[in-house]
Amino acid sequence: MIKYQQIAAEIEKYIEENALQQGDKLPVLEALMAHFNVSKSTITKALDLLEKKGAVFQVRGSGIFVRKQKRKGYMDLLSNQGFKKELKGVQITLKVIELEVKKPTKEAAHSLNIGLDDDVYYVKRVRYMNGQTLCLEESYYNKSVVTYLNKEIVSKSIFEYIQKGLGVKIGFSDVYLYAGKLKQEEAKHLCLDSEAPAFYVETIFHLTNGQPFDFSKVAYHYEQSQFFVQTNSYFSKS
Amino acid sequence: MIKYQQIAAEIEKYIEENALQQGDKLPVLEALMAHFNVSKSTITKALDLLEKKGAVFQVRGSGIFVRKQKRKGYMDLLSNQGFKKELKGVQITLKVIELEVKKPTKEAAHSLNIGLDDDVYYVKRVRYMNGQTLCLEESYYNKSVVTYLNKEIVSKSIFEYIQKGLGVKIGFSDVYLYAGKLKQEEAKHLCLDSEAPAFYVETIFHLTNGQPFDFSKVAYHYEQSQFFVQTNSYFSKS
DNA sequence: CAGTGGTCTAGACCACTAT
DNA sequence: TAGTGGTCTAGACCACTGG
Repeated sequence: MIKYQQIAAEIEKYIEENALQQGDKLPVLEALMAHFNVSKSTITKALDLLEKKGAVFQVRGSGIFVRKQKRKGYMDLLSNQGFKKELKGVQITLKVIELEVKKPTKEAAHSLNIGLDDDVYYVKRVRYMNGQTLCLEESYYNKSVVTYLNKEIVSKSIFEYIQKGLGVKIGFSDVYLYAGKLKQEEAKHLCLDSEAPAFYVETIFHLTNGQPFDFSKVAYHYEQSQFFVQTNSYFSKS
Repeated sequence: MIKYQQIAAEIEKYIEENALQQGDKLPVLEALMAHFNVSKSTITKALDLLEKKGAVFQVRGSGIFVRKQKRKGYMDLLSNQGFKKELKGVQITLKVIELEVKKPTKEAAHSLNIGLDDDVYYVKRVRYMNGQTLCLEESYYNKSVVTYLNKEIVSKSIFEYIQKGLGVKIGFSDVYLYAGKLKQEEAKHLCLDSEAPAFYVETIFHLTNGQPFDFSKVAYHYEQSQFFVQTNSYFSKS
């Protein structure tokens, strides 16, 4: 891991270990430069990363402060690469409903930038949170990128396998969100009535080189789904 | 506007005017440095800003490429500061239902970091998109920050007034998302049945110095609400 | 006005991609 | 291995906050 990421990680650890709260002040830049023995830009880069992640905010002329969202039990929409980030003390389990190589739907083909005749891995799974149904997920993986999947892999974290097992490097993703009424088939898997509200999340995952490789559509149980995002103003420093 | 923001804006304009598509290559760093006559880090800073905004992605060893999400008609969750970003050809109008100074609810007080006896401006509005009901919004503004509001201001963009009229500088915000069933009162305003699905967005807006000044809760008509977010991997460059 | 963060430079060197 | 982006430095100077 490179310097500025290392420093960012250490600052985060420092915040965690000292249980700092929103608004608590961190040491000034000069102190951080001295402590880590690096130049100003490196510290700045580390802090920019933390700011992007929503861990701190910087105020010119004043200082560097800890940022923490107020609510517990919400899933971070942006800590992607795998969908569920461990919430403390929450047990996530998986049931695989379907796994097969097939031709993509029109929507999937379009999202993945492939032809209707190209192969995809289709995976359908239900996720449980502490035994409760949490969501139903359908994913389409471009088979020319994700060359192999089996039932065992798919029972665990697909993304971990893709990255570590296949050496695929994940870049960015486009996320689409909306609410709607559950379809009968979905309702069955989520143990809800048809027509019940659902929180839908569709995501197109891309490699670092921009190629889309995974299109997934997730219907969340409306009573279990709470998300948060931390935003920064793009032009706040102007 | 400072240099790197100016450059970012020009590059964005260039992408727009030449109608570049996802994956199209931009000039290499050296060319950009020469063209804008600035140092490498300044160009890099501009590109990092654009990357954060989801307008480009950079690939080491390869180049700088345009990034564009595929779907039209979705609202960007993160282009905040005012909620509705103009979607092309879409007319957004407003109806003010309530505007008064009062004491905050417990939830609002907690979100705004104030006491139950402090004053807030409470604003309740319905938004229409092309005449269709879009959402019902309730906002609580810390009165010691947003010192004055009236019916006329509230009929237009409150955020524009806050920034330009009051000189308040907006920093970051925490956004909470979930789906649920509409309450009767909400359903009435949205012209939907009670129990219909709703997409809820609650946001705590902060000043640049970290002080929360606006807590707002918005219920979106589920047939009109489609959002997107573009994410970047925090550690993709490692 | 002292303290603190932000911008910008010029240049050395590193790491990844594509051919 | 040539081409291209990423990291890091040392230092000058700028801009905002808060007493």
